[in-house]
Amino acid sequence: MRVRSFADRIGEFLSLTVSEQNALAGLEGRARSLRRGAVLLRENDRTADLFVLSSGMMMSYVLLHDGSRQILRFLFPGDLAGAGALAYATSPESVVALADSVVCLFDRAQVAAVMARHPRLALAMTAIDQAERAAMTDRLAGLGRTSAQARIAAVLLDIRDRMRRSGEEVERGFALPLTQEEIGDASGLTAVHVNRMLRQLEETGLIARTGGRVVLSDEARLARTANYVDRLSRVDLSWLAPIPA
Amino acid sequence: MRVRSFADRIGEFLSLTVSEQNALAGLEGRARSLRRGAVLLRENDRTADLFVLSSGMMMSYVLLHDGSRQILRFLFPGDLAGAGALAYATSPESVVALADSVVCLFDRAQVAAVMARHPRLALAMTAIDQAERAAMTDRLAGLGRTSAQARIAAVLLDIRDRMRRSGEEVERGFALPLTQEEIGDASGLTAVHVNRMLRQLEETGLIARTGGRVVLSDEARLARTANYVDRLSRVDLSWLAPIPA
DNA sequence: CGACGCGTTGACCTCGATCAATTAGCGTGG
DNA sequence: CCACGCTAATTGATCGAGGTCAACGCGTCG
Repeated sequence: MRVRSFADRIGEFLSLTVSEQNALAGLEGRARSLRRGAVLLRENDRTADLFVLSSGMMMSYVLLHDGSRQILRFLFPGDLAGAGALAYATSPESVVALADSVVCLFDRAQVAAVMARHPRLALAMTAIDQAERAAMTDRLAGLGRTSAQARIAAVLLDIRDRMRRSGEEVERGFALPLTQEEIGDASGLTAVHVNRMLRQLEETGLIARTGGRVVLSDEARLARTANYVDRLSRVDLSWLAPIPA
Repeated sequence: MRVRSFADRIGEFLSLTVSEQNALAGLEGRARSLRRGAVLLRENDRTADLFVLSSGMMMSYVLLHDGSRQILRFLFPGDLAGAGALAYATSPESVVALADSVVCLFDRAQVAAVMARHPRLALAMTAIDQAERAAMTDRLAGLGRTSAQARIAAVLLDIRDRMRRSGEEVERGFALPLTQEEIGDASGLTAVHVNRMLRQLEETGLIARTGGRVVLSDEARLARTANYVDRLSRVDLSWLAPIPA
């Protein structure tokens, strides 16, 4: 099982000083295990904690008044979540485990202390946040302006890239850890229509499926139809590099 | 015309020390005026600047391959934008003026310096960012899961609240500074359908229109149909308060 | 005056939702 | 090993929200 710390994640974008590494390591206390399906955080729960997913897979979502669900984000090892606690007393979103998972919790005051002592880390966190923001705007544009096929393609590419980033071997396909209903709730579609679109992607030769596994057969075309960009991989913090003490 | 500095905005959430006020004031150099319709930033432009809108109104958006546009955010005095520069060498979105506007530009290195010297300001910025993120997730849920009526209602409420926050008098209605096409591009609808939905909201008594002015006649019902929450007004930084030096 | 942008309205069509079975997979208990 | 029950995937038939296309009114500006 893949395990990634927050330091690993930030280290992808910035080479860390020893002191910075220690500061991040200091955050990694209070681990908590969750079974598949377990709820870590419920919308409107009072909370003062942020957390990093160390292993497994989770998702965050909101529920609307009519009971429908919008999945906001899938979480993979190394991802930070619950950052809403920095601005709100109660959580703006729910978070549940999609697979057996382990998270590391830390109080927002700890985060604040680390940010105060290590400005570069604060900036790196901000930058990663900006990347997530950009990914979210892509999703916004997807929901507002693209076809069902394109949205499904985008979900597949996103999952694949995040799995790869978290260390999975995905080149020869991967086991989609989502039900079609979940794919639908992420892309604003019905489970039934998700099914049809997957079939269509398959018939067009863009993907192949066997059992629960998916292979992205024609990645280029898939990315084009989905308007897809891997935002995390484009982060460029080189302008920050000169600062290390 | 309403003018707001970045210090004014942060001051809404946190009472600032003199030193913090000075630091923020130091950022406010390099003003730039823009005529209605002027483009401040184009997607993929190389940029290293962030900016605060001091007066006027702007919007940010992305264009898809087929030429359609998704409006991401409307900007009002006091709003920070261009934060993508903290993570990317080129802008992930375009920004144009919807009304004659004035912006204050500052290089990301200046921002980094202020954040390093004033950790509380860094946290306040992060918190405001989280509020914007929450607002964006609301929009995501809106586009993915709500009806055309609800989306239009959400746009109206959002604009109204942001105008009010920036100091406009909106209690007895306000002049909608958007074309129906723009409302459509923000809500993932066609200009034609926006027109129909506005009429429908009018006929149902939720809003009233005279000339370009809009009155939100039945705010409660409007907010309920739109699933609307004013995210900025719920920000709670009281946990940060104890820290000031 | 004419061109243009925006709002408005009608006719028609399509994509994706909804409703309704049916099938496949899988863990459980006998 | 098999029957059962549950969940997810699949497929067909039909419906409707919202898109598309087209026309027209109206105000502004050159």
